[in-house]
Amino acid sequence: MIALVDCNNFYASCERVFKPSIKRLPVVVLSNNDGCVIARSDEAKELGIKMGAPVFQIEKFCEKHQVQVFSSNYTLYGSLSNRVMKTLAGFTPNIEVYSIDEAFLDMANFLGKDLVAYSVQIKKTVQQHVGIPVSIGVAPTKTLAKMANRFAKKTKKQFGVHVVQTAAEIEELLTKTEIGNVWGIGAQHQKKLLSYGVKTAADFVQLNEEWVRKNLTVVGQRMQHELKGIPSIAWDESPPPKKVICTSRSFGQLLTQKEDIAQAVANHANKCAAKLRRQKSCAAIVQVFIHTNNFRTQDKQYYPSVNMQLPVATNSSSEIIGYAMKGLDLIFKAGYNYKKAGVIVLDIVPESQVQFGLFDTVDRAKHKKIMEQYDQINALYGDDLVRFAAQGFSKRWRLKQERLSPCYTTRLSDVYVVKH
DNA sequence: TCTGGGGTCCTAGGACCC
DNA sequence: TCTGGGGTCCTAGGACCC
Repeated sequence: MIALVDCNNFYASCERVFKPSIKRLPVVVLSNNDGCVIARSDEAKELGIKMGAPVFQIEKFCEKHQVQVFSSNYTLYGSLSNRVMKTLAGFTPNIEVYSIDEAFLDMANFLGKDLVAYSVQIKKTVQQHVGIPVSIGVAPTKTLAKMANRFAKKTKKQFGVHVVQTAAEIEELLTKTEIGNVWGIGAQHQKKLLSYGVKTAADFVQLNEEWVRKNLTVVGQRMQHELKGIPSIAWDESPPPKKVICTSRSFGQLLTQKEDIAQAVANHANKCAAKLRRQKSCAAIVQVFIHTNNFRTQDKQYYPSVNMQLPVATNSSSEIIGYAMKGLDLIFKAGYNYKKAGVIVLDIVPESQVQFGLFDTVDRAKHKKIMEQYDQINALYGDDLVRFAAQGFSKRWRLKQERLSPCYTTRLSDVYVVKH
């Protein structure tokens, strides 16, 4: 049996942990640049605020209904996520952290136990230790556990815990789950399946396997097995190193000057290099892209990108920034209103397996030492203390974050002081 | 004025090889 | 009329996830 533990309205719940005064008020969290809604508390959902709603459309409405609006604070969410995962890890030796707010727990060791009672205990412990409410679904496969979790959230029976074990319980879950709510069925597949009269997960299970394979590829076939109770999705306790790493942002305002965009690209390139070093990998291709804003139909549009092939794979910030700058030179054209820039590093290999070049002119040992020092200093004093010249100091490309909450758990000056 | 960001997996189709 | 047949590798694009 597998449990899926999912934090309820995670970002919104995080904002509440250190601000109990908003416990019963509607809360929403915005995307980068305060663009649109990406998380809502139950109260905000009940008010009818939609996921992805653009801020400018709901601003007045929020004011009227006392909706508490926050810019996203990923430092805070990441820190609270770590605490939740640590707490969960105390319950089972086998845990797969699936995303910032979800984890699969292997319950094989607890089959003799009352799984409902055990799940309730997990839920209560997380609430007590971290202050984040979670829902728990337990079932024989990951896909069924996902569905059970949805059920737990929706019905609110048994403190947000739902266990599905017997054939009859599975059948009930399948019948009550609409096809579009099955994990792995998105809008496109939903539309297609509905046109064939497949309305629920139970209908989907009945479909001919060959047909599923032809129309939904092997991914669909795997889903069908999972729904039948046959585990078909691998268990990944330590996530494999990433094959592609991307850092991109929309600018806080439209930009036309190459110098401003170059600073943004340099910062993104630096972030990519740091992510590579964290997973002990190097990349051999640096891709740079810039975008105009396609919502502005009155503007000329331009979406160029370029791949820079490196002679030797690297994770040195200065090298990756250098190639990214050259890439930007190749694609930048004056006369456009740019909205976004990004850097992607690909062709990633483990640090230990880098193929060295015969005519390599870079002092790699030196680069490595510099980057180690750099990472250490920035880990101690914050990400921006030591900087590369190309990163610059322009504020123009920076995110709009007008409603940012404090970093209660990670920045010393933001930690609460308890008076006594 | 204003619409997120970062990933994965799979397949089709082109280039190229013998 | 009719134009080999199999491979492999790579890339772009679609679909999905949170």
